[in-house]
Amino acid sequence: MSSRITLKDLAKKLNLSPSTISRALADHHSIGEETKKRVREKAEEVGFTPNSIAASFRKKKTKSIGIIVPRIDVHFHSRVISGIEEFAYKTGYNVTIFQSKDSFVREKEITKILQNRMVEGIIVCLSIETQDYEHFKRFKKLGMPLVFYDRVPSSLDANKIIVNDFESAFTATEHLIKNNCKRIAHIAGSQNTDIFKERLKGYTAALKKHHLKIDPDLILPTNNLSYEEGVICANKYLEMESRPDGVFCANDYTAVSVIQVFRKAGINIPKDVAIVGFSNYPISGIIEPNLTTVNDRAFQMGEAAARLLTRQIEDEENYIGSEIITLNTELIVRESSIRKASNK
Amino acid sequence: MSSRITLKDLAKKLNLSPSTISRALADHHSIGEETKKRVREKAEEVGFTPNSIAASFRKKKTKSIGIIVPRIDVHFHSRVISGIEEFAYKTGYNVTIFQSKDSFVREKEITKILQNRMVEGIIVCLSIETQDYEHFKRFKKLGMPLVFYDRVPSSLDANKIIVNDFESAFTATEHLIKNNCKRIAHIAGSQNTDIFKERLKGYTAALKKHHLKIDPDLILPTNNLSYEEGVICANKYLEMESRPDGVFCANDYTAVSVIQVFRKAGINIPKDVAIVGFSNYPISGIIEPNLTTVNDRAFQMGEAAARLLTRQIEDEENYIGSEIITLNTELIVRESSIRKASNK
DNA sequence: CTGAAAGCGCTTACAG
DNA sequence: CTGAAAGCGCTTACAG
Repeated sequence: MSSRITLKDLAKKLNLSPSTISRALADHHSIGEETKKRVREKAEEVGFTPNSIAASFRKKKTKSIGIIVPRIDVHFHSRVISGIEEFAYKTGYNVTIFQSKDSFVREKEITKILQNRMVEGIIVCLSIETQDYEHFKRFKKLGMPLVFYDRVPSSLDANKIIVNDFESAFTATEHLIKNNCKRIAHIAGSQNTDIFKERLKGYTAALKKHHLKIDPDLILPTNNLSYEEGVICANKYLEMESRPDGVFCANDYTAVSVIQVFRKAGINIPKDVAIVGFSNYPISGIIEPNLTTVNDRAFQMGEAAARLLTRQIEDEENYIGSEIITLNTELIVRESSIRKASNK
Repeated sequence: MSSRITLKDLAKKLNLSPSTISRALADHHSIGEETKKRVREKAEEVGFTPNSIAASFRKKKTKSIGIIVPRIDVHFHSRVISGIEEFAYKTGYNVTIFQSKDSFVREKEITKILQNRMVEGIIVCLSIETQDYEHFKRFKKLGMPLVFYDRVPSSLDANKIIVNDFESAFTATEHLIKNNCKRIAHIAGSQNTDIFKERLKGYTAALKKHHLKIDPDLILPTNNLSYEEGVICANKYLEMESRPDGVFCANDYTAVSVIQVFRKAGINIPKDVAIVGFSNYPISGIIEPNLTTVNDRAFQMGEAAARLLTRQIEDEENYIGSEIITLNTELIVRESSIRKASNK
């Protein structure tokens, strides 16, 4: 019952050597077609399934990759994971997942577990607490391929998959300008994180290009861009003497808060104030008015990460690179930003 | 570089036998404290990390469990996975994920891969297409523990984690009745799936209990409870001569559609029509009015599945059970269903 | 086209 | 408290 049939057992039953069985099942060219057929049929008949752990051990290849994400149930990450799984599945890799829960300590614990050669490579989105990258440098020394995505280590030479945050923010802001906004506010993410710094920079650059005044009062930083923080920001804007006529939000949750708070205050979106978000969360297509937002290409990010990782795993020279892949986003224009009274 | 230090190498450096090293690192009671200390320090110094594949192979235990879900990026599943990962992490298991993409063929392919003893047990939510369970019966024969959750095989004796859908739907419907609804509609899920059958039954039973007429016209079935299908249902209700004054929706997406379509038609929620959803998706707390819904306990479901699975894996007698665990939900009452003119 | 033999890196029953 | 030895189930270089 619990002791299952082995390749050797199968060999005995067929009066062949284990070598031949192994080769036949691997469809090796040196084995005759009839033999292969006999072996396959017998294997099916007796219900033989190879012990992949033994094979992994012998070949020193587990065909499996690890993922460390802050939280699986954050929609962005689950989409990235889906992209990774899809690519991995097609190329014969398994995917083992760990969540750091945004804890630096737990992230380090996980990297310790992953040093044991269970996986051949790792894809990581850093925990929000992580400022020190020693635990990842060890992988480099060990020759373990590593790819970061989204929240990447700024000071570490490594493979990184990111989105062109600067350009995306620039385009989003310019879109508001083209829709006749003159006083454009920005709800920003944590300025400890590169991607949110870039979004802020893109916003500023667009204003500069179009000779609009940059008003520091209109730039409100948040810790984690939560819905609740969005509500607070929106109320601050409401209380201002000179309110903004456009808001570029660094994610969709805060954009939704702004829409709701403003509407409740009798402000028409987009007529009085135009809103643009970032991420293309499902809610952006449901909220009324529908939210103009930046498609963050999460699934493609996962695919790109998996592609880069497996390429490095399979690279003959065992070369551990530090490639940076920047994905282009697209602005999805919906109702929340279209102002009929457009200039030009 | 790529050939890493082994336990044997470490033994040589310390003039000890591999057996002793192995025991020392496993904190075996028969090894002296000084020896343990020496071994641990040397291991740290030379950067030895055990080859866990070799250990897995030797011990015939991989300490890893597999998950097959329709799609990782469906919020319900990502929350279940999060619960599984959390429990597994605490108990020293790894989690390997596969998505069936709701394809029967792909689900079968995945079960083939998982027969190779990579994982010690499997947690499954069936693909929507799956009607035949042969591929899972094989695991039973092989003595591989299996736990189903949410979409479970009705005709198969197996471990199952479900939610008390009947009672949840009953409570939700009764809540509408208590809020003075007399004509309560139901947007139902696919009647090929047990959980949606149960929700429909719970709805019907509540109406019966309170002597309300069951009007088949008010029960609208859908294929996958999508937002779009919800819009279609909502419009059908609008066109009726005698509109419903309450709607119990089998999930939150359709509930949100109804809210939006009705409001656009000038119907006040909850005054004219009260709405209840199912699942407690994030959007239920954001949509206006906030949606009353059933908390589906996804995270707890994942934890329960992982707990049951690991118990079976570690069960001495290798007993493969068929336990059914039913989790209780709770009704989260928000604005969308509170009618001031409530009868007692 | 097929086989004998070695060995991947651990763990553990057995012996002392 | 420590060690020698066997072996987990495969794969593959070598030989024929």
